[in-house]
Amino acid sequence: MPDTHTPQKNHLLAALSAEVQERIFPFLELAPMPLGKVLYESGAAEHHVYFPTDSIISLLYVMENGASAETAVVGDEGMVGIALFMGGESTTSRALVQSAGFAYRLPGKRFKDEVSRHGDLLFLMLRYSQALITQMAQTAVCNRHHSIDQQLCRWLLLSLDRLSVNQLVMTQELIANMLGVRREGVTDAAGRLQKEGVIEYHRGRITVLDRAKLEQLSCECYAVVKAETDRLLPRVQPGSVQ
Amino acid sequence: MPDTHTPQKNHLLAALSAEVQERIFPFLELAPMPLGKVLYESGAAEHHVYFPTDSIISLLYVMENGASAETAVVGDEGMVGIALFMGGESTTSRALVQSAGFAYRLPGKRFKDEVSRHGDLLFLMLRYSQALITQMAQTAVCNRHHSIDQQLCRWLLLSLDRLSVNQLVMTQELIANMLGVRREGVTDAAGRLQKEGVIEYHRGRITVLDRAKLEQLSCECYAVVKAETDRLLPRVQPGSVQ
DNA sequence: TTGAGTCTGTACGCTATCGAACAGATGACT
DNA sequence: AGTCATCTGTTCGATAGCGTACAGACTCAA
Repeated sequence: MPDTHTPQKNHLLAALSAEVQERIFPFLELAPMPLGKVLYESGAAEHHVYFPTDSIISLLYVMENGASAETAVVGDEGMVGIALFMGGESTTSRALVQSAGFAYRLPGKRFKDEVSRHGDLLFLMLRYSQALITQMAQTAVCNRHHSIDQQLCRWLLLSLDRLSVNQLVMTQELIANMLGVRREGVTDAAGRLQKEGVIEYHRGRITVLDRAKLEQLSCECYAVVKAETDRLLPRVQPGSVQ
Repeated sequence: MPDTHTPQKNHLLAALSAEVQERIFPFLELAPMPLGKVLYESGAAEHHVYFPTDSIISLLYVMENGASAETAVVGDEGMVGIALFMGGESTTSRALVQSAGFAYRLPGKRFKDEVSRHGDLLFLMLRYSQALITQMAQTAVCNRHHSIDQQLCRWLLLSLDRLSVNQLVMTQELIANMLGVRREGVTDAAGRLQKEGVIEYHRGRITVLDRAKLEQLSCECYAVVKAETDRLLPRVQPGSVQ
């Protein structure tokens, strides 16, 4: 229901000053984000930037043999397409819709123009970029040191934070692709969580029943990323960049 | 031998326009980088930025239990301290000297002033940041999918690219800390490489004998990071930002 | 209602890596 | 020359995750 969408649902857009909002908002286009849609392909020039509202976008790297691993996830707290203002125009990642919903998109050229015109906008983008960097670094650490069980908890929490409901539409196969593990590994881990009463799994629908337990079972990586994101991008009064 | 050091040995400093060089270089201080020195600690404010010449700096995350994993490595192609212009002032990583040498350092405040004054400088920093992001993302992928053998090859190549000689001063214990694996795992992998005649290991000194073979045995991750870094930061005529 | 397709659960052997313990080799220092 | 700390090599059992295979359960559409 696009009617209920407003640009302010995206935290970055909401944080912009009235002046920047006035210049940018007229060019925003509300775009549906169906599950599985590919926004960017590795190495391809990015023509738009995307500000998710209720959708979740995965940044993942696809190896030569087709296996993949998620390096970061983007929801209403962020944006997809930082390569545009970073100057690289493309990245080695694929951006994939992980949870269906909507996002506002803006032509890349206009975005770049506005970034170079407004210091505020640039500084906000930079802080967000740092939060994204933290997430990638932590993903690397997590991939090295933590069990699938812990990583599943982390991943569920990251997704949950970007949704307004406690239910995810997501098959175990897809989660496995994100985490870069086998589907069976996810089945095992999810089975254990279900037995503990933390989640309820039902054919592509996960309902989180006990978020506190989930945080407790997760590795430290979730908390580190959350704390750093909150530090770098505190929720501000809509319409100001604080 | 600091006499032979010039700021231009760092590629980023070399790429700056004459104007920016004139403003910045007087404030650069050549600082020794002894093995094991900690430049930044996780969460602590960063007071200087560092431009390595012949030293190599590891960015690594240290977990609550003390185990660690490297997320990126910085040499003469880059700088340490991007959080300063990103606006976060600190990061969740520790910056540690991985290979002794020198670096030019600049007070953080001055760096920030110059970045805000010169668009060129900012754009260069942004492109470098994107290269760093690529490296972190690829580290995450590599940690998930590749064997210790492959990762050791990748790591040796990344180090080699940042040194002017084909010898690294580095114990297996330290490499293990960087890769986030056991020391014995590194011993095994290095033993195999030695048997193949690719490297020669001798009490904290690794000599690379056959770089081509090393590249062949490495996973794709090294090539991906190298290609993207070269794309984002092509070697330019010293003194221009192209 | 029935069948096809999709999703989840389970089993099995295999391998890489871990954790712990220890032995030998080397180089630095006295 | 002898001592000691450090570095490297090796072993052993334990285990997490992989690859493969397949069965049952659910959904949707014909």
